[in-house]
Amino acid sequence: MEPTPVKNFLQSIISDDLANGRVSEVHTRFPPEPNGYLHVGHAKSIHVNFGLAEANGGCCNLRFDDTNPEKESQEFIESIQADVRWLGFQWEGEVRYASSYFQQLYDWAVYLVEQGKAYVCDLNAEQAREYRGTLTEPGRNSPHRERSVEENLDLLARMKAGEFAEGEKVLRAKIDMASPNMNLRDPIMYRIRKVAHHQTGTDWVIYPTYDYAHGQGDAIEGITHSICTLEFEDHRPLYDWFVDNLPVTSRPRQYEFGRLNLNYTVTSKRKLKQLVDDGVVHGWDDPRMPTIAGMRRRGFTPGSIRKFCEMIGVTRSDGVVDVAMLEFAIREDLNANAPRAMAVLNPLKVVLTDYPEAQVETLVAPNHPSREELGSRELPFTRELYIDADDFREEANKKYKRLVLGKRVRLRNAYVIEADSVVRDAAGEIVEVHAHTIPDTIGADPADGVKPKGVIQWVSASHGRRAEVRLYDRLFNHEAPDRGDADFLRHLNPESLRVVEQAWIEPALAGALPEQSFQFEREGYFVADRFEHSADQPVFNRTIGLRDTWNEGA
RNA sequence: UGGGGUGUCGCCAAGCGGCAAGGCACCGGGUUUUGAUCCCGGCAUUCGUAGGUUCGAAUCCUACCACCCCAGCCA
Repeated sequence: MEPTPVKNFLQSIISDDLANGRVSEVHTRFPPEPNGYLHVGHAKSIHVNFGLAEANGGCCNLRFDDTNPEKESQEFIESIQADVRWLGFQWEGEVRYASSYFQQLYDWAVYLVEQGKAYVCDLNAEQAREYRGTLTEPGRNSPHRERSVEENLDLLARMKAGEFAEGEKVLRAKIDMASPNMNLRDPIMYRIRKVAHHQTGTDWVIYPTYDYAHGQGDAIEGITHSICTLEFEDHRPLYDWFVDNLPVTSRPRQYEFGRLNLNYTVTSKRKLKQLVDDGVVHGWDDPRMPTIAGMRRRGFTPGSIRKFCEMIGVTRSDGVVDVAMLEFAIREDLNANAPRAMAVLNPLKVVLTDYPEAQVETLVAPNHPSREELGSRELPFTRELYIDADDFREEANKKYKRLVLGKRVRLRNAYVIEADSVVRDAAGEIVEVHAHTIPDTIGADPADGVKPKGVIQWVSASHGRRAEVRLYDRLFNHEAPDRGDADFLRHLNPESLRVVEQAWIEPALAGALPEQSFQFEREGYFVADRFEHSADQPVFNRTIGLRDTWNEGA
């Protein structure tokens, strides 16, 4: 795995820090809260944190920022680890938990109280809001701000002991209620929550806030560069305040970068959860979800996601990346690596009237047009086969390069055929095309010099296999589905999933393993479903269609 | 109207006083048993706007404008 050669502003900072001795090694961390599945935005953060560590010979921790037990669960802890590993990253040592530091954090809180820098406040949530002031008006000091150290110590101990009800008291840092930075108006360090924690059980009834826990967690782990997204920029003075006022043994620095926004996509955990809870999709790993698990099931590869992250770069400006870039990254990967195969999604029977009924020729087709080392597979050729209904017309203009009555077409990896007549059902619909083969056209052009105009895929009617094929498309048909406050669900693409129950696939495809990717020639890239595919009942998901520059009509 | 940020091609993004990289998308042309891939070519006299400094500015200064974030006992 080659280190990222890309240079961004974070790398510049790190290079400087290394050069001037501020740090002797690089230690980053990826700190998700286990309250949902990781999505493509997290992939960027993972790529930044692990990538920077890797590129500078350092390491990166995986730390669960589990300070709010109400929203978190073990399910998410497991899925997150699986996703990070799948992306190909390895964290330093064991998985870390902010909750492992609860005792240390508490001791430090006592320390701040002793220093007169923290106090217990009895204001309820509503009162606290009033005292906090507004963006343009300063706040007012809490009436409890000047409690004695002894009283604060006693109250804090009793908070910890469970003597007070939720919301009755909080521990606040004593900073500046008039600060223009709202985060510095005596921010809350501890709140009472009488709920069990997924890691610490019922050991605690008070839980530290993100602001109080994060920087200290970084310091405990020896994190040198604590990288987060732009919205935390205003928190940096607070981050620094805690680290500077506590006897921590290392001094981490926080840096912020712009979070990833993708058009035609929502990446807010709340909205993703809603899609799952409302049953709009079939779970966090639905192939239409921008979650890592969903993308994996859709057929994205770790390499394509990493490539995408490299393409978009890391800056402090917040833009909206075109989802076409993501699509490019996966096409590029799959074009280079996915074996080719043939499948017919909308079958139309073709009978080769000159081809003996009992005859079966075993043709050999290369698995990749330019990578011989990917081998080849056998392709049974028979009198009856299926082609895609879109690949036949009774008549067409010169631009149409497929099968036309009275004209020729190349069957991919097989013969050139010529269409002679059609068979219709009672309703007048074409149900069969009768054609004949042009002799000696395997690997050769017709001897009479009349070359076919195009090439189409096919599957033997007698030797082909049936498969379910799920055609996925973007979940939203609006560029910015969550812009504004209106319900983002109204922008759902009604055709984000189309299931083809009975597609025909060439026999070799039945041996596909779950998560194996293929290019179904002329159709797109497909992956055998991670959970529901089997040799008996093959299921393929369309990852992404082939680039299509054909303008019919033009 | 407080504080913190960001503004370079439709999108992402280099550039850090010497005369606008690259990628995506798009548009031409060539090769091709995938209308794919691949290959070649095109695509910002201009860097949010207006002034100023300078021989010279996207890069420095000033003012203005636009957009994003902050008033959770969420992260």
